[in-house]
Amino acid sequence: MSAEMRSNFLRTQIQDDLDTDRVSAVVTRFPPEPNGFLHIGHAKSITVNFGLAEEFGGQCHLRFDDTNPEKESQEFIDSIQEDVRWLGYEWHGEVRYASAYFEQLYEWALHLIEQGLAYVCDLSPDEARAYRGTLTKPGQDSPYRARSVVENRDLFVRMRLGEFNDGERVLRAKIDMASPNINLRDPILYRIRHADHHQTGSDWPIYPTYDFAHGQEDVIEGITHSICTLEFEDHRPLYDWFIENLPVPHRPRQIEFARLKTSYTVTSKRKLKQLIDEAIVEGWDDPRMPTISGLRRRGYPAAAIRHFCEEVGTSRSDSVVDVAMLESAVRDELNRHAPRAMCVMRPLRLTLTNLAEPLKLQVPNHPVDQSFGHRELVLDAELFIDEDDFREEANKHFKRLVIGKRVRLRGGLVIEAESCDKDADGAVQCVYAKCITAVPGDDPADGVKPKGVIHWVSADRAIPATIREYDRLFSVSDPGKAEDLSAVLNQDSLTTNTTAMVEPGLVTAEPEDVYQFERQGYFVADRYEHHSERPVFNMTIGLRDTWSNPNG
RNA sequence: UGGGGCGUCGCCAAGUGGCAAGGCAGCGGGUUUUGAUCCCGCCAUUCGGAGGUUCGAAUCCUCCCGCCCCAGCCA
Repeated sequence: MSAEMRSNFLRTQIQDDLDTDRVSAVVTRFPPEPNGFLHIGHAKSITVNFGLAEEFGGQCHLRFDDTNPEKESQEFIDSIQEDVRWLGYEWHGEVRYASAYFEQLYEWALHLIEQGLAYVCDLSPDEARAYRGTLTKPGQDSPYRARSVVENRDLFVRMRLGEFNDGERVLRAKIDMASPNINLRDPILYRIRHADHHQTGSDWPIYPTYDFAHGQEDVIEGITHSICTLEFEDHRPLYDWFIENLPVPHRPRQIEFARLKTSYTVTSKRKLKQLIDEAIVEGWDDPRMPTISGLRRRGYPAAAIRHFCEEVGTSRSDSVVDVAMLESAVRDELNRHAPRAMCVMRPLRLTLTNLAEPLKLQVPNHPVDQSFGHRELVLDAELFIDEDDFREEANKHFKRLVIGKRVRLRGGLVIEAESCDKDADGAVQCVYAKCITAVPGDDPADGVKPKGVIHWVSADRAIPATIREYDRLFSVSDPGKAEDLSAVLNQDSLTTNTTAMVEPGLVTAEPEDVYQFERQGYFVADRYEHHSERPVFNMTIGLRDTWSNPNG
């Protein structure tokens, strides 16, 4: 592990396991259930598990925890793999499936039955709940708890053969119905589900529960560190019970950490799905969604997401990270890696009254990094600038174009506004200005400096583009707590701009290319809808704006 | 009011008995052909609270307070 990495309890404990020879190599795993799209919270788990394996020279598996076929599908299996790879990770070996271990799990269940440590229970779900007791009251033994090994074995084998209906019986561990830890009150190991499984088809009418399967899956794969979230901490005694009572040669070490939450975000699958179902967003990968595919389509670089996950740290305390921290990581990454370009959002015609010839300009593609090279731009007498960049008059804080005042056209000449035309309503129709300098880069000979720099595009050469400007989906920082999601929605989370004009060079932009439109923000060519004939850019994130007085 | 966790700056988070890192946000200032970037400076005499142990405590002990998780045949 490199020295500049912040220490956290996970690294400390793994290092200790290595130092004390408790393990000789690190094997972790990212074990999603394929029942939805991955989101920013999963990204944290991915960076933790793959990151730890990488740091300690170990390996990380991708394993689908597919023990509940009714909620899972191939679509999610595909999207999850794509998202993990996009984030920059490659799992060790083949993709693994819990379902590939069903036979072994079944054998182990049989073993518990033989040992008198598991029994088939015929209680209905309601009855089972009543027998379970409450948080403060111990449970009662199931009347089926005393079944003989022979009977339990017979019943369980017949469960597998499909002789019983869904929900009719379950296999339970025989532990302690009075345990203060509810997870130990004879937890269910297998339930009957006559459902086709996306991997095993109709092979199984019974499926193991997560609690019975998960730890054993880790055992089978030789996982040394089973890293999971806090809510599984009190399941650990149960997992240990399985390990102690099953003929397994290996004992993974489970370590829990707090899941990542960010402000202004919801990640519960139910709520994400609600946003889709109510057409508040356009799908799992809508650029406003906190899904990996949504962030990707928004233009958030994988590296920024990785850095963010590292920067927020890993601890055991429930916390909500300010989403501004994610945005900061995105800006930091994009500032260094996005080429610059110009885009006029709300075009206002500007005529250069004294420009005789179109002027060829060599404009750097990055203000600092020379390796980005230059591009040629042509400055014509007829331009578009942004409406916001012109005022007939303004105070000295307005560092843009004002009649009688000067600005520099980005990469080009210094101009001075002379006059403007207005319509009957007083709205400015076009602006007339004269060039003060003749050579790009020159300062005015009279020493009167321009007030600022504004972006522009050539009126005849620029190409129209659709720009989608995004804002946060929610108006409150903790939408997850809202009783009604629709009540905390930001109604203006998407603004589609169809008047924008981008510089001609952008016809070569490929889907997912990100640019900084100077003075505005970062924009990504939409992964699916961008075409060179009809550019579509999504606003990734605006430039940081510390201008205190927007009214100049 | 059973069990398991967690409480260090507005938000994250190092620190594990020796004189409170860092990031984000914020606030000043400098540079600048992006009101961006970059650079400099400021930002916890104090670690949920109260006692105690100690030469010395965020770190150890005691009690208290607050928050989170668990009663799916979900994961």
